This record gives sequence, C-alpha cells and structure tokens, in this order.
Amino acid sequence: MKWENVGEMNCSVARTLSVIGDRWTMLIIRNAFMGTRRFADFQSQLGMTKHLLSDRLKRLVEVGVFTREAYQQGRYEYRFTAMGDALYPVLLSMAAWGDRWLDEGKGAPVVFVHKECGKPMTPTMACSECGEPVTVHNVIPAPGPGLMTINEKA
Amino acid sequence: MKWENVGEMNCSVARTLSVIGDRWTMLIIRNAFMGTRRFADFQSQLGMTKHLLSDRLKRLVEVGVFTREAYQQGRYEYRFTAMGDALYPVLLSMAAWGDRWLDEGKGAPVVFVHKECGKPMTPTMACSECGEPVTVHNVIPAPGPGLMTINEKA
DNA sequence: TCATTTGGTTCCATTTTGGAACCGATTGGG
DNA sequence: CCCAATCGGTTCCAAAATGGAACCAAATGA
Repeated sequence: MKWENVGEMNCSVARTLSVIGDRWTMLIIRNAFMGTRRFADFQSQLGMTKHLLSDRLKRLVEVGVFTREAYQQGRYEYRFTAMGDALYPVLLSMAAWGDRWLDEGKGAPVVFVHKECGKPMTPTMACSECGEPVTVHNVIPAPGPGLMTINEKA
Repeated sequence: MKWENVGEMNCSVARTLSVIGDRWTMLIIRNAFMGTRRFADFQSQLGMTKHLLSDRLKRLVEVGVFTREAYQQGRYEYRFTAMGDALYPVLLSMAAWGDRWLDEGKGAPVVFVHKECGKPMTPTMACSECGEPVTVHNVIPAPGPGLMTINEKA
C-alpha cells in the first residue's frame, strides 16, 4: 500500500495521520500553537526548505486546519481554524510523552500551566463522561456507526 | 535542516516526533494496541513493504517502545513496554480528532467505552491537578527546567 | 519428506526530501 | 523617486526514503 491511500482506510487514526502524519506537519502545528503565523517565521524557526513548507501550508489550508489571510498586499498569515485548534490535545499528548520518556534527564523544556486552577500540570487523557483518567488498561474499543471492516483495503 | 536532526531539538514534541513521526510508525502502534504482535500480521494488516516494517520494528525496539520476544524458534512477538503503553493517549487524541473532523458523515468507526463507568466516551484532555478539560484557550506554556532556547539549531 | 510459513534481505524503480538559486511584487530608507 | 531588502514563493537538481518484487534460510506441519 502506498502512503497516499492511507487516508482512505476506515480508521480515524489513519485519516488523522493522512493530514498530520508526515515528517514536518506536526512541527508546523507546534509552532503555530506557539504563535507563529507567517511563512518566513515558520521557515526560519523550523529550518525546513521553502518548497516543502509551501506545500505543507497549502495542504493544511485545503484540509481546513489553517486559514490564509493577507495582512498586507501579497503577505499572508496562517491561523488556526476551529479544526486546527482542536489539534491541541494531540500536541499536548505528544509533549507529555516526550517529557516523560525522552527528557534525557534534563527535565521538561516547557511546563503547562492550567489557567483555571493556576497549577503546572501534566496533560492527562480523561473520560468525557466521568472525568477519570483513561489508559490502555481501562478503555475498550467497540464497533462504531462508521465501521465496515477494521482494515479494509482497496 | 534534515529530518534526522529533528530529535536533537530541545522540544518534547520534536523528540516524540523523531520516534513516532514518520509515515508508518503510528499505524504500527495503532495495530499493536488492537492486539497485533507478529511481523506477518502487521504486514498483512497494514499492507506495507516488509523491509520498511522490519526497519520500523527494529527501531521501535531500540528506542524501547516494543520488546521482541521469541514465541517459537526464530518467531517473534512485538509487545509494548510501559513506554509503549504510554503512547495510548497520543493514539486516542488522534482518533478523537479524526472522529470529530474527518468522519465524512459516516460516524466514528470505533467508539471507546470506559471500563470504570461503562459509558461510550470521547477521550478528553484534562488537567492532572484539577481534572477539568484543557484546550488551547486555557493552558499557558511556561519555561521548564530543561529549557535552553525554544528553537536551538545545530 | 516436502511444501508452507515466518521473518526477514536484496535489488531496482519511483517518489519525496534537501539545498540552492532564482524571481516578481511589495516595502522601507534616503 | 530610486534602490536595496523582504516576503512568499517556484524551479532545478542531487540525495534519501519508499514501494514492489524476487529471493532466502530456518522452522513447522502434513
């Protein structure tokens, strides 16, 4: 199977990966969450080549993660849509995993402070119904309405 | 910058992506969470070429996400370590985003049931301190102990 | 015994990425 | 107004990664 067909799998994870699953896209999104908006800033911060950045931004706009708005003649800002904002938990879960398992003994580069309670926190996956933390041990996947086969191919 | 240097950034997200951020790795991990353990099963379920699968599994074992244990002479099973289990929230956050934003009107292929409360739920990112949901609007990133510069290069 | 399964490796063509040069439109400085 | 610099790209080419198929040795199973 080719990568370009991954998005056609009947799987939410595969479809998500078809949008954010290539080498640079999540780093672009990370920087966007840190406030970066403009082409040149993304490029200098990430050190990626311009044509790749151009492609990725174009694609994220097409998919609906970013809007592209001129802030001057021919100068654009890329800003999250609601769909883009909703990627924040994906970013947080990656940051939390890297902090815990790949910190090389130096501690977390960034800590997250929850505005409401004012405390530095670890982003934690919880049940929307009862609020308790969820892990691989207490979640059971079950067939949903959109299921046909778990791994349909072609 | 080349992709191989991304893992050296002083950023937990970048380091996480250096492990799980290539085309196939998260799909391998998805299937592992669904119970797949063996080379041939990963290969037939994912439809990826054998040498790529071989590379990815080798790497995930090196990094510490999987163990590789013989279940017969020369036959191996790949199983999550604690480090690997801890990737579950990343998978859940991707599944939740895909369900919400890329379902193509067909509904979620899989729903998650929380064992403790017994209800189908939406995996939600919450504050470890107060348990309230967190979003891009109520989290403030702050410098942590491992920070030197936010985007050190080279 | 002999075909089949498993878990790969090797080879090659195609695709993607990385690096650099180039470019037109816009802007800011003098 | 003129000129240099900036912005947001595009084009070209080399290098690296991926995709497809063939091949292979060890172990199994009939």
